[in-house]
Amino acid sequence: MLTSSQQQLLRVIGQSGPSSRTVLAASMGLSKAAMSGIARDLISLGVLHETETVQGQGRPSILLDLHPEGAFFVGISLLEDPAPMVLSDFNGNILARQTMPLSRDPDVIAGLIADTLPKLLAGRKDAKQKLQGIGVALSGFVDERQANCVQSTLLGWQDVPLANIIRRKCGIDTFIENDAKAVAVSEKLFGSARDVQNFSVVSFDDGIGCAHFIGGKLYRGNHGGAGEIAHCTIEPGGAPCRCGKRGCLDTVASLRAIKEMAKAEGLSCHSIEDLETEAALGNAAAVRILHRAGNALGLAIAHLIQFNDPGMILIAHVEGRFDGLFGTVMRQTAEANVLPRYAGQTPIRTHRVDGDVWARGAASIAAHNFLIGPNAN
Amino acid sequence: MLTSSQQQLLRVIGQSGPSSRTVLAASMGLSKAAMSGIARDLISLGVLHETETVQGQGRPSILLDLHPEGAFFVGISLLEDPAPMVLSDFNGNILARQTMPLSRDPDVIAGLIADTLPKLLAGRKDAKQKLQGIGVALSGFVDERQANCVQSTLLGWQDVPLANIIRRKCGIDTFIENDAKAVAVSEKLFGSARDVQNFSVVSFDDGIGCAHFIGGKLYRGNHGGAGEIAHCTIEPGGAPCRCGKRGCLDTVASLRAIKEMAKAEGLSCHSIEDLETEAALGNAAAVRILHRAGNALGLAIAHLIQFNDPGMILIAHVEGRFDGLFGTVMRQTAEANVLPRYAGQTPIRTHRVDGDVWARGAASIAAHNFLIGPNAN
DNA sequence: TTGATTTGTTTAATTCCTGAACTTATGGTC
DNA sequence: GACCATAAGTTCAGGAATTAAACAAATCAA
Repeated sequence: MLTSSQQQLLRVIGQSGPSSRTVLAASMGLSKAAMSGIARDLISLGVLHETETVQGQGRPSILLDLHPEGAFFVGISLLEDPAPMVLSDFNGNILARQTMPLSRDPDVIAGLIADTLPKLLAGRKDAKQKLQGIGVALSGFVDERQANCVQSTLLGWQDVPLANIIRRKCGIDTFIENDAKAVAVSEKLFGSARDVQNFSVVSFDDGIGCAHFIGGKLYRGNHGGAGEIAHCTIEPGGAPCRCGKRGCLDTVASLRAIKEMAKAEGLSCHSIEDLETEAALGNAAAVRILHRAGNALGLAIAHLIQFNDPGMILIAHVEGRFDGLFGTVMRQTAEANVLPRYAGQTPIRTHRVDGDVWARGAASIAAHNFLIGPNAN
Repeated sequence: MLTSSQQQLLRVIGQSGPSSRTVLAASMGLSKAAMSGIARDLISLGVLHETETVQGQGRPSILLDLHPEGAFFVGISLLEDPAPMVLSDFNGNILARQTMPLSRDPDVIAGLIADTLPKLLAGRKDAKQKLQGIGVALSGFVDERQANCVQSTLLGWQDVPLANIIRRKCGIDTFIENDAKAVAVSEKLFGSARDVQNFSVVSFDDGIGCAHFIGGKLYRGNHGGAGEIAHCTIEPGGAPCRCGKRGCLDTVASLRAIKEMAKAEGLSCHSIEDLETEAALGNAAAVRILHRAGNALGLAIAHLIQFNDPGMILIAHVEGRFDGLFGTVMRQTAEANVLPRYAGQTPIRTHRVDGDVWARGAASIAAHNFLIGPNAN
């Protein structure tokens, strides 16, 4: 376990990139002397290392950066079958991959992780000792200690203390998190939101997820439900949703909804790319579907901006494109529905992510707990 | 200036009410020894005092509480003319009132405050020495240091360093804040949100304001615009708004909008109370207006809950009632448009506030900076 | 070569906090 | 009423984190 100053230092370096001791001391409000000691400790722990020296006037400064090989983390996604399991370093680089069968039994999951772990670490003799944590991403609600799954429809769980079960079985610190929140953490630690204090990540997939970072910290809400924009009413009186109400964003703008609408219109599109092509060729039904979906997502994002004034909106999508009609309408609607004073002030970035998102997100939860400390403080 | 441990102690007492040293030590994660010293210092500063003793098994415990007379704060509202100016204690009790003419010239305002201050403090010889800060509430955007007014349409300001101007003139620490955010802070320090970490306050008046507390701290957003729900699009393609877009919540559900709609319908109602009475008597136009307004506000609140999952929504209103059609529709719409799993999980409280809200809110900004420290940290 | 300049380290002093022993004030029990 | 159990709060020595100030190191500029 690191001291709070050590964690603060790692956090600052993670946000601002490689910096000299003097700069770090200033930005943390500490003396050079204190900085010197903290840096020395972290370097001897193998977590930090000196990189290049920068020449200026006076003695050159030595930049300190996270040592990529300083700590390893394991991430497991319980969103897919088979469940991917990755080994990640400090920078979110994936060093090894394995898969394991998906189970709904927590004890079986813990057993499978314990069995697969040696394979994942194979060939790295320092890995086991430098493995600092396991992270698990799942669909559902997780408590603020990132230990218990309060409820998961997909896994059929209710108050399952998954983290402790895995911890006991594997002997390694374990944290679990909701899928969308894990992606947000990974964007904060490894991605393009490193230096942004307030932002929201929208994960666009079969369903729509969202998570907020506020004040540099993941905000989970009072019941762990912050960011559940999928079920905000975007078309009052609209189509019924699986959740029981009507007109949810999820019924109009999710990848699943778009595909279903295309199918219902008799279009033979299997992907949003096909639908965009059809729309570009003038197919009225395709245009209508994409327009409606883009409009809905844009309005939801406008509300997000208007309500929370984030520094950035990041849309992470595995499938789909945002450079066609759908994305254009989404952006236009978002801009048109925020205070004109704010229009264009909040960057909306889209980010096509690879199939490792969920597992990498899971690993980032473990990294977050090591670097920044437990989310609840 | 207090140490961070002292501030933490004041914060905890403010949230949990009078507590014994042992309880406080436990809830702050400190040893009894440390607590003893911190409490001793704050008592000798006159900020804390011992209240009743509680008998249990063993030695009775002595409850510590904020000493109401331990510190005074001045609050000024620049929302009304004449501008009210109040003297407040630690508990938000108003000890004295004055008014001063409203001006749009920052230097004139500072001069007026300096002139009125002695009258406000008259008859309290310890007040001047125990006066710990001045807070100013205004309509507009304020920077995160609560020092500069970035923009105010009402006052015609752009980047006005009001806090420093007043500080120089009066020699007392000064902080400024947006009106709705000031009300939220006052509910956190003095009101019913004391022990809630995450909540949103909606101020319902001629306009609609809103502010969020997240993680026990005021969240101002990246441009100071967090909580601006008045201009979220609630009726796409609806009536044009002063802000330049259409269908804003403000055009349908604000007190001003309701009155204007009533006037446009030829109703002779001068207050929402009259309108409620008309509606109860079966006046179709009155019913329609209240229904539409309640529906709009309810939907906005549903979005607030769905997006941010706060522990409480607090509606602070000077005029109006929430026990009639308007309030009922608002609550029903809010409940009907959140995930059924969450329906009823987020208390929506309404709170009729007196005419001192804004000035008291302003004073709470000063108190907040004394008790909890600057908002930016 | 010398001085200016800035980085980073060392050292002693200081602040804040902890653990352990202690004092204080009560209730309960014989 | 004497005595013990119990819990609150205090005192005090020691330890960890931090600072200020002096110092050493590494470069540039004249």
